[in-house]
Amino acid sequence: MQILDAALPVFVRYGFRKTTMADIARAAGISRASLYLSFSSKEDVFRAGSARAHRQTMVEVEVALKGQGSVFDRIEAAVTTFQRGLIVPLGASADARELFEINMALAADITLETRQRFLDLLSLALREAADKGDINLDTVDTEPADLAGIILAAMSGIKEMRGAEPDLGDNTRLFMRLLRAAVTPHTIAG
Amino acid sequence: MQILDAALPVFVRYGFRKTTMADIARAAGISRASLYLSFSSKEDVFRAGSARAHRQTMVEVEVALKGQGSVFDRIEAAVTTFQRGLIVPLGASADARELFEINMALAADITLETRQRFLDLLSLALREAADKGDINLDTVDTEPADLAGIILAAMSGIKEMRGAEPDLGDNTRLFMRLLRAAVTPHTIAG
DNA sequence: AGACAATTAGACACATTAAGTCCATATGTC
DNA sequence: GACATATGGACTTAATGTGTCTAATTGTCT
Repeated sequence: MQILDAALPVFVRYGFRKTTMADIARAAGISRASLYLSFSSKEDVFRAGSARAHRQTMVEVEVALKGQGSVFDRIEAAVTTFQRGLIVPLGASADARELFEINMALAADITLETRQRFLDLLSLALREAADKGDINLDTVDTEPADLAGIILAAMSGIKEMRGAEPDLGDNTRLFMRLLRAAVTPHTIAG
Repeated sequence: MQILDAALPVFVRYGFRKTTMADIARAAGISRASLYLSFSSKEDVFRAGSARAHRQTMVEVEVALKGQGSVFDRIEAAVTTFQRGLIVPLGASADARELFEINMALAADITLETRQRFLDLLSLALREAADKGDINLDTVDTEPADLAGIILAAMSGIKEMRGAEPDLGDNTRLFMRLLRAAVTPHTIAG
């Protein structure tokens, strides 16, 4: 939907409150009257926009997880894709907090569903890798689902760490190296 | 004035219309009531902010013009300083057009005065260089003031050229090379 | 041409928000 | 305790935004 593609940058730029239906219509190149033919309210536009962004990003995430390379490479690619699609755009806004809260107020279901689906996909990838012996979860004595949960939790924490020197990508890559070192099959020396 | 330092980024971010006195007060870390003790209206804040930015930038421009290097180096430094102080910040805003128009509506005098002063400073630098023989204006058969005018005109035109590939800095440097080549003392071969 | 659907400008009633003013009350500072 | 400065909050008025509706416009199809 071209309207949503036009609307999201407007929300990111001005925040939810300062964005008007006139702003969105102008950005989409249509009249305000037409905008109301497609969406019943500003909330409606936002919800649909959020849903679209989540859907779209998850498609890309699945592609990344089915791509080439080791489990680590694929998970890192998936995580990066997820961040690029849903975290970075909001983080770039000065109204990041407002947008996050509005999103939770208007599209919590979509957001939580997406998070769960991402969790499931990561779990699956880890389980398959464990079954094939590519990684060894015994070292950390855990289940794939729990490890996937930790990955998401770390991402979430890293996301909140705005202001510190290293950026999102650096922290994410560092965490991935940790993960890689921890579950790569190996024996304790000695 | 710390209030103006806080206010300008807010105007740049939201544009004039969407910026409220509450936004400015919050950014400045004071109450709305206090803000009205210093400024009588939003227009007043903007005018004062524009004046401050212009004054401040011109001080830096004068420093650049009195610095080290050839006339070209100093003029290029001055032009870059001018752009960094007054052009780039506005250009970074999605509401650049609105801000420019508001500025002309509320602070045209300051803006035009500054432009004139910049013109005078450039003229003076060029005249001194011509007198010392560092540059030769006979080649282009012109007066320092006219040449300074062309420099400003080119800057103005380059500024408007948003969207094209090369950025502000690249175009500015290219123009400076042109200028340098044109008035550096030389004889026609042959 | 004339029927058709899609889009629009514009006006509208209503609700919300911002501007600008005011004051009683803090919060220091001398 | 007097003085200056800053503040939350209330208030009026003006401006702006929302959501709805209609008559007019536009382009398309036949």
